[in-house]
Amino acid sequence: MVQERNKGAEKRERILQSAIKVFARKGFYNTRVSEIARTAGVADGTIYLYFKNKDDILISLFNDRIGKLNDEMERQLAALDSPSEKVKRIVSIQLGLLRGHKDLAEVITINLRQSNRFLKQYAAPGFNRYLDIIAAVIQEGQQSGDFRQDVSPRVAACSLFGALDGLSLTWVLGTRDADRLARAGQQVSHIFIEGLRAPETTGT
Amino acid sequence: MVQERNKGAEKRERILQSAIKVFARKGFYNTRVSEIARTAGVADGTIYLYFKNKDDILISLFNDRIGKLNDEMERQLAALDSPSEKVKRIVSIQLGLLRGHKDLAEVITINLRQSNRFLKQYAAPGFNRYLDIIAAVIQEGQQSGDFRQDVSPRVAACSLFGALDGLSLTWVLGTRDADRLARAGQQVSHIFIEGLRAPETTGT
DNA sequence: GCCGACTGAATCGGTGTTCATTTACAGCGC
DNA sequence: GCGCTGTAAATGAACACCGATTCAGTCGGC
Repeated sequence: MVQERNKGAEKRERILQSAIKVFARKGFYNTRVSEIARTAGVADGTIYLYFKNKDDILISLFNDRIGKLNDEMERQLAALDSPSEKVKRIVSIQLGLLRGHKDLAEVITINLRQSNRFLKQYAAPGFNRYLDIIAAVIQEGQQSGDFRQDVSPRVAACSLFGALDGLSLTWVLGTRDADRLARAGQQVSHIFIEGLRAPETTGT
Repeated sequence: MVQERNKGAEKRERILQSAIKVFARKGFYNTRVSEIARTAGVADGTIYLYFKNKDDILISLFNDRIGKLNDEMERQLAALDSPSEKVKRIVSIQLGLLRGHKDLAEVITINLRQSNRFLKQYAAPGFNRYLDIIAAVIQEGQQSGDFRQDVSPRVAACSLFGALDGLSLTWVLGTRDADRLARAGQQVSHIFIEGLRAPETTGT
């Protein structure tokens, strides 16, 4: 019974893993269900015991993984104090995805944007939570006096996310040199931390 | 003869316009060629007199429009002197796309990323030129002493592009309030200009 | 009446999904 | 142990649909 449930979960996971791998290489619409099945070592029909349809694979994939990423992000940020350190950590986690989970990062960076409707309907909640986590860090920095107040935390969050996404995109399309990516991360952290820093209240 | 060529170009343009409109609403893969044809007021077959196939529509679309955007960007930047002003202009042009060419901006922001292969093969040249233009501005700022030297112009360019892309994405998915977008633009300019500013060489 | 542009219904290949059948296996009586 | 059996999981060939593309025919200007 319990073992069966485990086995079921394990198979579902194997299908998701395979989907990530194939989507990353071919893109969602150029991937056939039969190829995911083959990669996962199951029959075509088996996919439909675990997912409602092909769309559901992408949606489950995203929700599952972005949820874990958000949890991990919150956990790590909670252990840090300074807003600047937190910004650095956000940068390293988002770019770190490309190291540790290259295929997943590619799917999120490239293939997730399929259509307006898809994004709005399915990806928005997880994406918004991600942005909220970043925005909370910015706001915290503003309250502590580290960051300037005349920037909307939400705008800063979208920008930071976007900047990292842009770097990921060009990295995926280009050299894929890990060191280079790490250096880029430091520079982006720098730009944002300096760009957000509250002006020194000299005199008056 | 000439008129025919004009008429031909005009029809091609009408098809592109229609494609932009429909792609923006439904996404590339959920758009059927017959719908582009209907929107353009031509027969299905006519599309194939002007484009090799459906992919070719998206590719032509992107190359044509990104080319014009790059040209316009270069033209406007050439008329400005200070690197900070140039950064502000880059921001306002990229976000301005959403005002003036909402559908096009949506297609570029959301639907262009279809697959790794597609991006690498067809979109990369135009995209790289865009990044090069931004990177040149950063580099110029570094040479004039306005911007710090320890940030790679390319990294800064990817980040700035990405930040604006991220804002566009959330704006498209969310409120779509023009004023809010304009304010966001000012804030991003601010973050990047301050974040890139060379430290004052106090003393020593 | 010739030529090129245009039309749009028919074609045809491809693929997501289904479902009749098979397999795996746990429980059970002997 | 050992067959028996009921059930759930898995299979994969067949189906049904769909939409990109084609092309034989029409149109319109010269």
